[in-house]
Amino acid sequence: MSERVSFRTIRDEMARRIAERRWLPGALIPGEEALAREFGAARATVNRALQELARAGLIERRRRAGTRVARHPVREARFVIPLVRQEIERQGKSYQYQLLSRHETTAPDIVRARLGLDEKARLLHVRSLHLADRSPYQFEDRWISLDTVPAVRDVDFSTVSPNEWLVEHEPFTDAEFTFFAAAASAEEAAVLGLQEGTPVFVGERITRLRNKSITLARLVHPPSHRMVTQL
Amino acid sequence: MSERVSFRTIRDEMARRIAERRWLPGALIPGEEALAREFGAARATVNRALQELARAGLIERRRRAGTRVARHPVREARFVIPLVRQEIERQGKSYQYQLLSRHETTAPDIVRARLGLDEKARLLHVRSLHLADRSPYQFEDRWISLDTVPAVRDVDFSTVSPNEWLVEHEPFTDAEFTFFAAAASAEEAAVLGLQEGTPVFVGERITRLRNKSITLARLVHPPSHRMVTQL
DNA sequence: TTAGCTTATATGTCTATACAAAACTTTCTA
DNA sequence: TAGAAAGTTTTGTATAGACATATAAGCTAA
Repeated sequence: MSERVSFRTIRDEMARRIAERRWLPGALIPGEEALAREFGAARATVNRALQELARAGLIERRRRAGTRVARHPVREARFVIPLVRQEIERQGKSYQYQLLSRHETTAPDIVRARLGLDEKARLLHVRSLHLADRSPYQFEDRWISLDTVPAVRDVDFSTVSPNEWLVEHEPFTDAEFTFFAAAASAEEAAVLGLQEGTPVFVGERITRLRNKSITLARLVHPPSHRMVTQL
Repeated sequence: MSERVSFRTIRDEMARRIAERRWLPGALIPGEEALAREFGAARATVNRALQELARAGLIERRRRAGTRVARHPVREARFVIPLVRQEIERQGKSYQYQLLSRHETTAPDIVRARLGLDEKARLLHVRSLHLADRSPYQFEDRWISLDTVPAVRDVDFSTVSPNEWLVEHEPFTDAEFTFFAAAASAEEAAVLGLQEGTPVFVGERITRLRNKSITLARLVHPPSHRMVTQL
């Protein structure tokens, strides 16, 4: 018969109706069956379009109750978390890496608590620096559990950063990211070439493989750093 | 016949194979047809599972070339961006709002540049404060384009924050978020009850309706603020 | 009045099938 | 032999139909 209709077309048309307030916040929109008839598509196609809008937070759907336009669109921002190297290279800058220190020890209480380890746990503490066009870009201060990742004992991290090595060799199932602003410690300031107390942008990352903690990383950026996303 | 298999089951099983390195990074995994046979499901079901894994960044798919395990899983973190009020209330704290100032003016160059407006453009400048349990939580410094949103001329923002009013009344199609660390300006410090120069966590948000700029907001949080996400 | 049960209904998902589109390979042609 | 054309393979998407599941709403009985 006529042209086939893509779920994208339907999705975008419905998004437009919401944006243009033809479908008002909180209002019930037609059921899948009705929309399918209106757009001349199969219900499965309309369903896919609706699911995408729901995932984007524009609508809320409940079985039997139907679909409504979200009152307060709880929109979500998506940030891509690539390797530091890729992040730098995508900005068209050259990437350099420096290992600052590498020690096997037990961890301070704060680290143990965050990783959920007991007192005797052995950890590898690696401090390193990532540079973009020769200027400090990120100071990586990382603790790696030797119980979970014994293989790191044999890695010297002089040429490959822990970041990169772990992504390449150590699978993980869960990760937790925290971002905040802090004042640069004496050490961080020295490494990044800043004054102590300068505001820095800190990303903290914990990764786990099932219940076992793999690593805790504190990633410190100079105040020029920006984390950006669209929509 | 036998039990029907859910795309979730298939998705999770494949994720496990990747996590356990049974499917190695960079390796080609079986085609949809083969997987469908293996899991005893329809190809469409396997396809859905694979698409989710691709969306999560675990695999990369190309027509004709097949599907491979991502070498450097470019994983993405998803942050929920709710209304400040909801954000505070979800922490079990009480929410208060204070309007600090509201002026109709032309905008400073920096603002005009970011919003892409010409020199004569009229803007509403609204400064307000969001509090959690009576202590300053977020300082909102916002510029709203009067050309795009003439209706705000009639809103006094004494009880409803610009944040909330705009979400409720002004649809948008595009938004851009930027997060960074900065030193508190004298004004920001005063409003948030901090020392000038204290590190603050800043979120900048620009929203547009098709090509027209709606608003630019600078949202300043005290250094205790954390932005967290899982996976 | 209320707690529990039933029913109707909208969304959620699976299947089988078909065709579309991208991208790699091979063959043909100038 | 370069380049275009045709073929092949794999993923992408649409469809009709069926059944699954959550849940709002009505009904029943204590």
